[in-house]
Amino acid sequence: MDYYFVNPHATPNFAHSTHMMIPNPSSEFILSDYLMLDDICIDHHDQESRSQSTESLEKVTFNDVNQEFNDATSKNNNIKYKNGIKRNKGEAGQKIAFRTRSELEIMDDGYKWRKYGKKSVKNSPNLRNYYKCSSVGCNVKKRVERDRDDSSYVITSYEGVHNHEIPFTSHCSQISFVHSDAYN
DNA sequence: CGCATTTGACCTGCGC
DNA sequence: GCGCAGGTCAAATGCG
Repeated sequence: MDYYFVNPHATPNFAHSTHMMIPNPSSEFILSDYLMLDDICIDHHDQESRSQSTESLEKVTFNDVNQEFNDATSKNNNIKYKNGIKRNKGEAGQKIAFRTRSELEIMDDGYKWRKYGKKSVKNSPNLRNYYKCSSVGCNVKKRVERDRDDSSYVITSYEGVHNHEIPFTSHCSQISFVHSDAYN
């Protein structure tokens, strides 16, 4: 089993931003890499920064988190039409979902998002928020909702890959993803 | 005034 | 065919 770690030493703002970081297409990490994993561990080794923040990263049981996402989105991975407009949900392609412990639902991942919907979800007391990347021509979407079982966790799901650079690179550019085979 | 958010309506797929 | 659930749209609203 491969595990991916986020390097907590890359930035002092790690606890706030890094776990929301989604690799760019230019990155050596491709989102589909995540999807091929049975399990993902995004580990947080920086106890100091953890103590300075209300947020922390927890091991992500990818099957659990992503199953719901896939269930909800698989039916959308085909071409839809509305008012004569082609709506190809599948072209975004790559998807990733993970869970973080956070008091904040909106966390800075370096990209600029525009909220376009909010829905209550069956079997969950929490609302699901829908965001689109506000960059022109970028069709990446993000869903954010609190864990139905533990509202202290936030489940974030991304669909698609950004076709542009991160607008705010002050700290995100310093983030590094470290691939470890130590847990194989 | 411009932009982001809110929110009800609408659309689509699925199960019965 | 109908109802339900999830996702999206777009007009209304709020805010800086």
